[in-house]
Amino acid sequence: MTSARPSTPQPPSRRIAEDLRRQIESGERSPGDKLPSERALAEAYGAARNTAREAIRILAEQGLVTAKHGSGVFVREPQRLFRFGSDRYSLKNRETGLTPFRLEAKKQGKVARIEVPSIAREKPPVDVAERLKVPADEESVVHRENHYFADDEPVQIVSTYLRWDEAQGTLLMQPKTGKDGIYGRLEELGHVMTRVRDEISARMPTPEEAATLELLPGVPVLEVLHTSLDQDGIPFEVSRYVHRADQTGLLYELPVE
Amino acid sequence: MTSARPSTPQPPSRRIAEDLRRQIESGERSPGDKLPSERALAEAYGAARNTAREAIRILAEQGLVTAKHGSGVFVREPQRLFRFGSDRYSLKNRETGLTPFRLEAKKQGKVARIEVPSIAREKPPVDVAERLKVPADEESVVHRENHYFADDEPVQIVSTYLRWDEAQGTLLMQPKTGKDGIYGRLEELGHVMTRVRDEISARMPTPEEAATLELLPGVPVLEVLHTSLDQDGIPFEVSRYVHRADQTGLLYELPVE
DNA sequence: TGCGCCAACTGGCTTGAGCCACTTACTGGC
DNA sequence: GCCAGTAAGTGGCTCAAGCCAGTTGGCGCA
Repeated sequence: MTSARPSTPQPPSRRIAEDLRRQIESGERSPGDKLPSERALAEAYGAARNTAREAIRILAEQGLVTAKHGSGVFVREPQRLFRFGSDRYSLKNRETGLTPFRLEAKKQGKVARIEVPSIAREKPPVDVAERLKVPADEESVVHRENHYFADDEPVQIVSTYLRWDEAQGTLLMQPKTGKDGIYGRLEELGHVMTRVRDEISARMPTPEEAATLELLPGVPVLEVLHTSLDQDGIPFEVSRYVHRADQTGLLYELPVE
Repeated sequence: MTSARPSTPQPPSRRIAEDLRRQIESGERSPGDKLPSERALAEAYGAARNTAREAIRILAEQGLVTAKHGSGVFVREPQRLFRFGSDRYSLKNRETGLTPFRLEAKKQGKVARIEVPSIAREKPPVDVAERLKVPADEESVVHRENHYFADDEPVQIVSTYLRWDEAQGTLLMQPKTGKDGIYGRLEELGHVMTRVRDEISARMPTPEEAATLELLPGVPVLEVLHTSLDQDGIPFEVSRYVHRADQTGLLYELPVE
């Protein structure tokens, strides 16, 4: 793809970045290793400190290194992925009495914690309104926001939207929703989850998301817009999952139809 | 989430970036609009050009703007997502005679083009070897690399791995694999696709991927590690899809088991 | 009219200097 | 033996200046 001879001479900052990248990928520098300081790098390459700094910025953007203020720049540890599977909706998980998140946390020997910062009646975002088939210009939904932590590290932000007319006055408006969680209550309302639709995309986080998830520069987020359909094909719940991509993966296992 | 009063005074570069971000999100600056030049921004905020430049870098990293050398900095257009569905493996799509990619391209009125840069016997990467259940230290697989384009814009890179002992001497070693593609040939070898496992993650692209996909800074990639299982639960094909996340989404629709 | 050149403007990248905030390790006093 | 204070080293961020390279549009020549 690139030309036979590297005809275009790379600018110094990129050359330094590529040197370091090669060293990291070849294992010459291992995860956790400290890189030379910006000042040392600059001197070694006969460049200005800003140029060395720019090289490190490039690597950080690629997710290869992390700078720790006052301490140094370190090769990033490969993260064990927390997997969220298509079976998170599975009925058989009900039997464990654990929510899918707690189950996955337990599998990895971590302590799960879930915060519910807000539950409120709201106007839905347009993409949610479309999928839940409610008007976008009225306060037609209940919005439940949840933050999930594993060993006190934030892992995902989940916004769940339910029809206001159904949720009104029920446990769905409370932080504790009772046995089997919201899906238990929704079943009592006549909605048995039969099919799900997950729309997946990836993007860079907003500043708010970066703060909430304590994301380092160069870490994207995975966004899943989830729709639950009941036995009649009626959408009764829409959720937006925002996962940190450095610690999270998704797993879908499905039959070919 | 943030403190009541913004006690920590943001550095100038961030302040400029946040100003611009707010203007973009409020619609004050629309997609396609040109931002003030670095020099103009610097003067307007009483800062050095480098500082204005840093602000723009921050926005670019968030995927909000794109710089065009010699021309200006522009608010990025929201991209229509090219959706790859779980039905890409579906048998019913066979009837159209089109591959899933060509089908999706046609839906969006774009011209699909597929390149096959290489087909070679290789040692598999460890993650592929694990899933295909072949040794990682031998040349046990055939690696087919494909590049997909829509209207000549690169959209995804796909690496397909097949067992060498099965593919050897068949059409699977050729660029043109005949009717119904590789899955047609694999069926003749006794593998009917019955279940699929897709492992999804997101990350920043490597420099090579950024070059091949013509990615702008601040655009992550979606990686799908796909495994096909046959009627006996035997994995017979593993593919790694690398999608550009600014134009691509994934759609999984599945029954709850 | 049409085309080619060129000036002005844009971002890309570097330099070298300086100040600040945070971390770490050592050192001296209690 | 402990602990507080400090000095040295680190990244975070800015400044002011300069050169380069790509783009654009207008001006003037043929």
